[in-house]
Amino acid sequence: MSNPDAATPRERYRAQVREEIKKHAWEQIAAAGASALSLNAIAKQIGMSGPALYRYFASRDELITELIRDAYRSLADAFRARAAAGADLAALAHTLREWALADPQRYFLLYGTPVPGYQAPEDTTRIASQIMAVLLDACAAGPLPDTPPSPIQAHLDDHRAWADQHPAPPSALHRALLFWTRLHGALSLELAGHFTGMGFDPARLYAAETESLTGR
Amino acid sequence: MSNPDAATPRERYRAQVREEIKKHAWEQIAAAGASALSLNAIAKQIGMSGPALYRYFASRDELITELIRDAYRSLADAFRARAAAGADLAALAHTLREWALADPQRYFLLYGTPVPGYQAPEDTTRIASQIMAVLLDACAAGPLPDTPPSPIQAHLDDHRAWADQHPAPPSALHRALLFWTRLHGALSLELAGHFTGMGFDPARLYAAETESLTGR
DNA sequence: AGCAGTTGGTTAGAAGGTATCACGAAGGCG
DNA sequence: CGCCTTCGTGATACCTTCTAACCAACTGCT
Repeated sequence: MSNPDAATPRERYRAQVREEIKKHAWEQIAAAGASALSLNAIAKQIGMSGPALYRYFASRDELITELIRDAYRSLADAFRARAAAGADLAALAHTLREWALADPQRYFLLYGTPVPGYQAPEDTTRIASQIMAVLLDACAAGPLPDTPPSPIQAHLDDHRAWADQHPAPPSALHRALLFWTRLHGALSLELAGHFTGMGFDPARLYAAETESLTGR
Repeated sequence: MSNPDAATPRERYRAQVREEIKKHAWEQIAAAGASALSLNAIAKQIGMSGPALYRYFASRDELITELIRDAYRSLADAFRARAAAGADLAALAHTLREWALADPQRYFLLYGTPVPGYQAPEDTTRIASQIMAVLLDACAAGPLPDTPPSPIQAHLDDHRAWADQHPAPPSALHRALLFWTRLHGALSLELAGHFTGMGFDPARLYAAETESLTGR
């Protein structure tokens, strides 16, 4: 089931319309953010009347959830592709920034302000852990710095459930987490425009933080 | 003008109602985020009918802008109070986390997903630069590490307009920026719930990042 | 081939949101 | 005391999401 092209014409048409809906949804999100996404406006752009969209997505939330899923998949694919090409941590950091700059609102859809009630479906967290696996591979592969065993690394070694059985040493666990938090910190502030008017080049700050992870 | 209590009874009443509106607005934001803020619901809670609120705030956006202003002021006050008590960088880091955990949605109102069209009013950026000034003071006061002069520090030294005439050495500029981006990275991911279910303690990660700034 | 059932589309309408307008009531001030 | 500003109201226009009822068209089975 849900076979891409060998399905019935009906299912193919259905998938096609769903894709067109999502295409216009992404355009709206890129233009005005996810909170401004309007099913009515999408319907008008496609050329059908409002309620017709509910044949394809049960609700506005379900559409957004599907977009989140696609965004996670897109980022995971970008990471996997670069990792398969033998990329190191610095290359992954560059990949992350390129992916985020290509569509800032898509980045914020994953890592921006959460809606208090919203609970992410199980499969998105699964894709997120795939991204983490690629990251852990890269962290474990690179030359591990001979840092003294810090308390945080011991703590992470004690609570490595999130690493999903990955056999990375404690310092690699720590590095993967720092990759995430440090790059997200510099990147999200840049994308949110908090650096505009400050004069310096955000790319250089990002590069410096990347170097702080790869150990120069 | 806008004298707090010595004004006319009319102005006092007006200020009182505005405060009550903002109080309920904060409750709504803490409960469901800023995007779910409803002027109608606030009016109902206060006991007056919808359009009456427009006597106090010209629009929903103006109310939110006022809340952003208050949030910036609150954070700046917390920073200044701790700095006046002789706090170092680590204490400021702790202050930031406490302030954020007290009301995560308030933190996201300042540093969360931006609305593409929205332009922050001039005075909020001024308050933000006051926060940066306190941060630069603390960075310049602490013992500066004898790190080799890195390219990023030279770049920041060349573009120090954002430091607003502050006579901090390049390494302090760099440290202030890292304070911002690294702590925001760890904090925002924690507040957004991206660490839930991962097992480790976000406070320890935050503490470790704080140590990375203070140089242990 | 023809009939039945699923599916996709429509319009109408409920419920709730922002925001404007016109009007009446209440307060402050000369 | 009377005027005038201000406050709150209901009515209204125009959005939004989403449900219900209805109709057309396509699919598949006999």
